[in-house]
Amino acid sequence: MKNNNKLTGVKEIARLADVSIATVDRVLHNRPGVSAKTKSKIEAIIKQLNYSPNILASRLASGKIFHLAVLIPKSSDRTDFWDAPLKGIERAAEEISRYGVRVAYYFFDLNNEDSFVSSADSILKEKKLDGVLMAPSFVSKSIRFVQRCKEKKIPFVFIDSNVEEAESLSYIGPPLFESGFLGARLCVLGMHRSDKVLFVTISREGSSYNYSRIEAGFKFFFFENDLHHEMIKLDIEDTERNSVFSNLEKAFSKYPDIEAIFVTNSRVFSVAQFLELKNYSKIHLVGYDFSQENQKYLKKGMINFLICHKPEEQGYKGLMSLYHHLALKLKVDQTYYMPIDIVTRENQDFYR
Amino acid sequence: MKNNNKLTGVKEIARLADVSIATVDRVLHNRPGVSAKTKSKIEAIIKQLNYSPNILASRLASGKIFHLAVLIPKSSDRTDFWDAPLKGIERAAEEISRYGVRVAYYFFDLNNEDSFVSSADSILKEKKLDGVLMAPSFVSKSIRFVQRCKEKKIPFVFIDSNVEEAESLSYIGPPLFESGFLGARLCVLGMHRSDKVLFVTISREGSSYNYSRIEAGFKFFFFENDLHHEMIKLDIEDTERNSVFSNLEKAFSKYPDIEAIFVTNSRVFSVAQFLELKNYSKIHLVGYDFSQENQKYLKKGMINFLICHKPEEQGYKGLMSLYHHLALKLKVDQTYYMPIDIVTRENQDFYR
DNA sequence: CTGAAAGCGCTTACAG
DNA sequence: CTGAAAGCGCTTACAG
Repeated sequence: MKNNNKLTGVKEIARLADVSIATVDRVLHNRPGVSAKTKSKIEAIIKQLNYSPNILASRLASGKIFHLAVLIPKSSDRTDFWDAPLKGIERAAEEISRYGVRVAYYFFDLNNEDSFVSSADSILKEKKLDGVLMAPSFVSKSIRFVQRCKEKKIPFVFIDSNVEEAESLSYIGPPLFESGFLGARLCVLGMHRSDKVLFVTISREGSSYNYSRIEAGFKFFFFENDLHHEMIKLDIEDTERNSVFSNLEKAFSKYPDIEAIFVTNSRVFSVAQFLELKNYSKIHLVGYDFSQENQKYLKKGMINFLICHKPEEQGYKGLMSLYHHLALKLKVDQTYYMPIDIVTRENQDFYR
Repeated sequence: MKNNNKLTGVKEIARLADVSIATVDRVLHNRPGVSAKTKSKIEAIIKQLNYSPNILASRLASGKIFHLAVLIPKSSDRTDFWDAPLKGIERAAEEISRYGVRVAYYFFDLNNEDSFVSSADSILKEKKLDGVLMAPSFVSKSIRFVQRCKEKKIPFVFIDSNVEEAESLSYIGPPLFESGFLGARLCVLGMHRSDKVLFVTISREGSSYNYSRIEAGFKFFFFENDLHHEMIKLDIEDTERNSVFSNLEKAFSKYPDIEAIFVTNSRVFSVAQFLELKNYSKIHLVGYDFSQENQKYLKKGMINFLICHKPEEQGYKGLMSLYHHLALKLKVDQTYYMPIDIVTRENQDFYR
C-alpha cells in the first residue's frame, strides 16, 4: 500500500516492453513460448535497467520445494561419531523446513564401500534433487558420484573430509594439515623416554588424500622443530577389532619402545582397548573425535588427547550452506575450516 | 494459486482465534491496541502451533529500510590500506541495496582520536539506525561507543581488529595471535648473523589489546621453538615520519646489530623509508598489509614479507553479516577469522 | 480495540 | 505466443 510512482522490477520491464509481466517472467527464466522478437526486446530492457530479481519475492511466490539429499555414514555400534553431524543437519532441516526445504537421508556403512555406492546410486535415481550434502569418505567413489551430480548441475557440499579436486560448492570441516601438526605436538608432550611414535590409520581408505594431509602436518611439526623422532607408520585397512589388535601386536613386537600413538580418526578407542588389554598404561595416546567410546577411554586415562572439530556444527552449516546457495542465492565460502578443539580428561565434561 | 486447504501462518492463527490477521500481526510484534484477553488467546495459539513467522514474506511486505552506518578510517595520503575494506563494503552495499539496505559512511583519521569520537557521535545522532559496521581502532572510545549501541539495541560488527569484551555481533578479521606467531617465523627466516629483532608498533594505540595479542603470538614462536633471540620492543606513538625516524635512530644506536624488524601494522613502509635513507639494506623487514606504499617497498626489496588478511573480503563479509542478521534473521558467526596470506616480492603481482 | 482491503515483487495455472 | 488474475505470507494504512 505504498504509492507506486516509481515502478521497479518485472512490472516496470513489462511496461517498457509493452508486454505482460508473465511474458517478462518467461524471458527471465528462459522458458519457451516467447517470440524471438519479444524476447530480445525484453532482454535489452533487462540489461539496460541492470535488473536483478528479488529473490525473496521469487521464493515466496514460487513455492518451489528444494529437495536435498544427505549422504553420511550411519552411526554403528562401534562408533556413534556420526550422530553429531546428523543432529546438526536435523536442526538445520527443522529450521528451514518452513522455507520449502525437504531433506532425504541416505546412510552408508564406513566398513562397506558398496553401501556407499548403492546409497549414492539411490540419490541419483531421485526424480527431485536440488542439492547434496555428503561426507566423501570413500574418495574415488565420491569423485564418481559428484561427477554425476555435476553433469546434472546439482550442487554438493562436503563435510568432515574434503576431496579438493572435486570442486564442491563448499567444504566444511577441519583444516587437516594443521590438525596433524597439532596432533604431533600433543604426542610429543607425552614423550619422555623414547623417540618412537606410532602413526596409525585405521580405515579402508587409509591411503586417501585426507590422511596424507594429516600425516604431512604431523611430520612437519617434527621438521619445523628440528626433532628427530622415529615415526612408524601403520595402516590398518581391515577395521575389525581382531585385525586392529594383531596389527598393533606386530608393531609392538617390532618396536617395543613405542611411547606414543597417534590415530588419525575416531577409531582411537580400539587402540585404547588394545592398550587396556595389554596393560600398556604408559603409552601416550592421541586421536580424534568426541564419540561415546572415546570419551570413555579419555575418562579412564587411556586416551590422553582428543582432537575435535565441532561435528554437529559441521552438519548444521553444511545444510545451511545449501539453503543459502539455492534459496537465498547468497555466496557461500568454498572452504569453511572448523576450529580445532583439544579435549582432555580435565575439560571433557565441559566440552560442547 | 494453490488450493489452501492446509492453512498455516497468520491466517490459520486468525482463524483459530477468531480474529483478523491484523490483530494477529499486532500480537506478533507486540504492538499496542489489543485487549489483554484477545492477546493471551492469540499467544496461546501461537505457542501451540509452534509458529514462527516467514521472514521472507515479512521482509517483502514491510518494505522496511535498514539503515546501516559504517565507521572506518579514511585512506590518507600516507596509506591507502582502508580503500580495500571500503571497496568490499561498497560491493556488498550494492548487492543488497535492492533489499532495502541503506548505508551511511563515516570516516575518521587514524592519527586523530577526536575524529573517531565525533564520527561516532554523529552516528548516534542518526534518527534511523539499525546496525553498525566498524573498525574499533581506538579501543576505549570504541567501547564507549558500542556501549551506547547496546543501550539502543543496535547490533555492531567489528572488522580488522577486535575488542573481545565488547561482545560484538560478529568479528571479521585476522586471528591476531597466530599472525604474530607467523610474523616471528618470517623474521627468523631472515636472521643469520645476529639474534636481535626489533618489534615495532607505530600507532597511537600502541598498548591496545590487538597489538598485545600479536606480540604474544610473536613471543610464543620463540618460546615454542626454544629460540633465545633478543626481542627489542619499540612503541612509537607519534606516527609522523620524523618521529618514526628518530625513534628508529635511537634504537639502532643502542642496538647496532639489529638484524630483523617486525612492524605490527601497515606502517611498515615508513620503516622501509628509514632503512632506505640509512642504506641499511641488509635488515630483514616484515610487516602488514598490501597497501600501495608497502607494495612499492616490497618490490624494491626493502620489505621482505607482508602479512595480509584479505581486507576487501573483510568489508564485504562485515556488511553482509549485518544484512544476514537483520533482514534474513540468519545466524552469523561471532568470530570469523580471515586466512593469513604471505606476500613476497615473488608473488606480489599475483596477489588477489 | 478490531477488521477489511490493498499491496510487497514475484510465479503459476489457465484461457485464448 | 501472450495476458489477466489469483496467490505466496506477511504488513500497513485506514475506517470504524
